[in-house]
Amino acid sequence: MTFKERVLTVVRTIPAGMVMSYKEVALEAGSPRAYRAVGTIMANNHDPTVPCHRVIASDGSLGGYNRGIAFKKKLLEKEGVFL
DNA sequence: CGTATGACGTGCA
DNA sequence: GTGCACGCCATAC
Repeated sequence: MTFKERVLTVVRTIPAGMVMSYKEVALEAGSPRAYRAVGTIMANNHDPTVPCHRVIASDGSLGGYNRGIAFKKKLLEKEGVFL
């Protein structure tokens, strides 16, 4: 089990309507200081089985999204996430 | 093994 | 409140 596998697993545990920051995901993954690596992993491994759109920046910013930040924002709104 | 990259985070002007 | 610079960890080459 590599770090990115743990990160993907953690993101999969995020329920609909809930969002976690990259730092929170890294924390749950076991490396609180690896939020940078989390972003790198997501950017290169956006698995469709992982609701990566529920992962946002710690300051509330949407961060980014491979398929387009607009699509990510739309998904969050549909799930009931406060923007 | 060393360098470069990346959807970040925090501090300071 | 906004913008810039530095630090951070894991992965790829």
